[in-house]
Amino acid sequence: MNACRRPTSRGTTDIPPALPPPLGMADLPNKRDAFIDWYLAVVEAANLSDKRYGVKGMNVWPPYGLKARRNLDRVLVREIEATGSEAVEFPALIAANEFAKEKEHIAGFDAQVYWVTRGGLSELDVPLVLRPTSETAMYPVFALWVRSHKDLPLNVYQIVNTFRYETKTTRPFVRVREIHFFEEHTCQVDEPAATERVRSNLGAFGRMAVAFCLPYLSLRRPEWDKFAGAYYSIAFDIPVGGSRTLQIGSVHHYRENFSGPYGIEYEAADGSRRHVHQTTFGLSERLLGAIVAVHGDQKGAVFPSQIAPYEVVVVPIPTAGAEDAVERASREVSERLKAVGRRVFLDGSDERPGAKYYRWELSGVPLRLEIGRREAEAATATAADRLGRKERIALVELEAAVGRLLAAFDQELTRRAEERFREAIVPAAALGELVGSETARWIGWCGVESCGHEVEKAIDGALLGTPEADTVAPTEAPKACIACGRTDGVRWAVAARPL
RNA sequence: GGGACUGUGGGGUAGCUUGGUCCAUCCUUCGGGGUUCGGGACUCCGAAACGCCAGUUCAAAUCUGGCCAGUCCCA
Repeated sequence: MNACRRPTSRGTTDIPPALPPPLGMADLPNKRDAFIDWYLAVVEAANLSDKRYGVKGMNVWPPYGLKARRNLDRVLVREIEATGSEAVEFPALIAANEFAKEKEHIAGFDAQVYWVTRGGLSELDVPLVLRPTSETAMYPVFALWVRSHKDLPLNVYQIVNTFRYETKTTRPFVRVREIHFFEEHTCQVDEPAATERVRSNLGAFGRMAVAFCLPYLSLRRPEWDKFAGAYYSIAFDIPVGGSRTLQIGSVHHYRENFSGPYGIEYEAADGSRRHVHQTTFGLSERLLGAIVAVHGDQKGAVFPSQIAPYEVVVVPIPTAGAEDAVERASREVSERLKAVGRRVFLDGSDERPGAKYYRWELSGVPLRLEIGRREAEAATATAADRLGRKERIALVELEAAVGRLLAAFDQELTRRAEERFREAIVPAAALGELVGSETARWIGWCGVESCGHEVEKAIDGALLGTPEADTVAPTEAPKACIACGRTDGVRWAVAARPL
């Protein structure tokens, strides 16, 4: 692989100033039988991440992968700002004494933080923590920003890198030590307002997931698995093959757990002083990993149109005698689509058309427009989408047709993902069914911790939690707790093996 | 955190047990030329590697130690 390779220009064909992914001739490992090998091969062959940096868990973002990440970020920013959140940026280093103020929080992160203990040649008087998340960086400042109820709600987010000293095997996007992190932090007047913010976040994530074409579970984590310092945690999980699931985001209600230690309080309208109730909403490049894992197939990556580095690739087929006409038509198509804001790549490289098809399929481009002599003469283009559907479109309605085809592509991508999603979580009625389960499981659970641990032992994984309103559980009510057999107060819960 | 294993051109590999026949094999990739171009072209020429640092030895890809990176299992 050579991340810096450019296609050679041919004739007068205009090559967009962008880097294409590399050729990949070798067949990918089988997605079902060797998922991890398949995932790593796709990430590498499609040029999404370069893991050869040499520091564990820290990977390089090459041009193609970075385009995907920025498209992802654009969706996050668009949706969170639509709910009234503003962007901020806080420093990456946190003074040790600030970091230590909330006991549960520091206990939860102690084993995962990088320390900065030296500046130049001298030891620091106050050691610094490289942020594993930014509560402890932001909250001392929030205490300064929030003085009156008129300062509330405070809804801010940042997209920054955070650092966690992962000890397990690291994987591109999914488990890294330098995390590309989206984190919203809010301060609310009281508990109901904070709960309302949590709901708003769930809605925002739902709209983000539409752009990713990703069905997901929204689950309230059990007490023993909530975020360090949280009052409660809701996390988003997706099935990723077998009984495996991947957490792709989370929303937390902190109550006054942080505003107490950090002194974030305000004067209410009645003159009393009160602590704010806080919430957070966290997402990361794991979403990119999830998109690759869920939508990818045996030919490579498949990107939803809003995330795809290029929505459209134009492939000229320069038959002898028609080179000029083909080139002119290809360029016209490319330029017209760019003029209406489409992300287009005109592949004028010297490879044969078939080789280009394979390469761009590997790279996950949603729509390919083929233009050869037949198309050039009839003022048409042959459109082939990444899901294997083909049709001829007339250039007079090019822009509209491309819009229509991309929308249809996203719709079909979502439909296929939802189909697999439904089959990926199967109800179970007895603990024995969890042992060696081939899928994630819906189970009845009475809510008692010891029963939860029995479930976790049986499936050799975790009890992910109980569904929130935006997650559809099986229609019939659960009959009994799968562990103790109690029938009252039983709820559906999901048991799986987190990746 | 404990244990096991692995590291050869950009990617994947052969060679390692039994040190020399290896200025390191094959596929792919990359650069240049020509003929091509409707699903991974052919051909000619060229480029590119023993993770790092020590040690053993006349001689190290091969043996030893440390480090770094990666993989798997267990907590």
